[in-house]
Parts: sequence; C-alpha cells; structure tokens
Amino acid sequence: MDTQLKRGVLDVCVLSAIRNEDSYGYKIIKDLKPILTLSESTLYTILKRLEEGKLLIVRSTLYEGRLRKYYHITERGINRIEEFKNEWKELTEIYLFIEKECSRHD
Amino acid sequence: MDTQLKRGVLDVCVLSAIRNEDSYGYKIIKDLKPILTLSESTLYTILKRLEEGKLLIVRSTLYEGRLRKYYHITERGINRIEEFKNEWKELTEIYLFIEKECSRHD
DNA sequence: CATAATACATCGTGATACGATGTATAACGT
DNA sequence: ACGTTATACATCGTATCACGATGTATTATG
Repeated sequence: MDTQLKRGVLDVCVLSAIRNEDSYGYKIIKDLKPILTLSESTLYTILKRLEEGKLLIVRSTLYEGRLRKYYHITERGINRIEEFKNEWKELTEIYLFIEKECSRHD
Repeated sequence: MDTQLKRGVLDVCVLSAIRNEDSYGYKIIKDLKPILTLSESTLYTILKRLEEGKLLIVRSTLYEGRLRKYYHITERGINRIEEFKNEWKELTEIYLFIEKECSRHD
C-alpha cells in the first residue's frame, strides 16, 4: 500500500494491536502483517512517538534471557482510537466525493 | 481533519476536482471546501507535483486581465484515481480491524 | 556450526502539508 | 477617493514522518 495513505492510520493500527492485550514490538508486527506490513524501524519510531505522547506506557520484562518491552494502552490511547473513528467518517465522505466525480457524465 | 490522514487522499481529491471539467487553482479550493479544506500553498504544491508526474497538463489563459492556469487531467491521472479506489479497499480492511479490536472483550 | 528467528535501537534521507509571505488586478462598500 | 475583500498564482522554510540500512544480542533449527 502507498506510504502516504498509511500515514494517519499507522498510529491507530498499533494502538489497536495492543488495545485488548499488552504486546511487544516483534509480536505487533506479526499480528498486523495480515492487514498491514510495517518494518521494524517504522514500528519502533511509532512506539516511541506514542510513548512520548502518553498514548501508551512501557513495561520492560526479561523473557528467556531476552529483553521484552510490553506496551500497554492508556486512556488517552483509547480516546485516540475513538477520535479516529470520527475522522474515518470524514474520510469516507471524501471517498464518496471521489467516486461521485467518477460516475458523473454531463 | 488530521494532516497525516489527508496525505494520500489529497492528490486524488485534486484530480477528482478536475476530472469532469478543467479547473484552476482558486476554483479547486472553493469546490473542495465543503469536504476538505486545503490552503493555497498546499494546493499549488500538489498541482506542481501532479504536473511533473504527468497526471495533468496545464493551459495558461488570460481571463479579465488576470492569469489563469487551467488544469486538465490526463489518462494517467484517471488511472491514478482508479488505482486509489483499490487502495481504498485495503484501507477499509484496516479500519475493520481497528473496529473489531474495539468491540472485542475476552 | 551456520543460518534463521527473535527482539530492540538508531541514523539518515526523501516526501510532503502548511504557515508565512509576496505580487498583482478587480470588485465593492462607504 | 480609498480601504478592504476577493481573485489568482508563487515560493521558501519548517516540522512531521515512513522506511531502508545498519547494528547488537540471544535462542532455535537444520
């Protein structure tokens, strides 16, 4: 999918991936793979940004000798998702405009 | 609307605005206003990019003493819109995932 | 014992939306 | 007569951001 189109949904996608269950970087990528491919560098950039914005909090854990950083969504993170749902309505209206112009013949 | 979310739809919006009828900068902004606000600096950046990519062609005209640059969509521009319709399907799937995670309770 | 998988991290780059700013003419109100 | 608004195009600088490249380290697999 086009990079530009991804912007604006990526953050919310990652938040959605940890909404019901705390998760960690590598797992988030695997979980999202069926609907959206994102590289590690992209994900960690996003996670950092979301942490700075207090949309999630981080808890480092040692798991089988390896470090694992579990990400937990905050109230603000959940609000962000809800906010996105409203933005989606606006986006849908934009799409309808595009479609309308396609079918217009005068 | 969020700036990031606009990316990826802006180009196609502008193309859609000139799809059925050649138009010029100022008019495009006014026509799009009901569904999408965009500044002049943004629009002219986009128009330049679309011209460079041969998604539209420009025809300068003198109208009541003022210069007017009419933009005309090309075959490639129309293809871009059709391509976007497919991308929209992918985007919808992403949205469904986000919504699904909202309603899940286990 | 090499390769792949797991796991996190950073740097640099290119793309790009947008505010600020500038130029110039026509229309309109007071 | 004159200031304000609308029309119309243009450029510069900045901030945001996705992503490839690259690096470190451990565990599992063939």
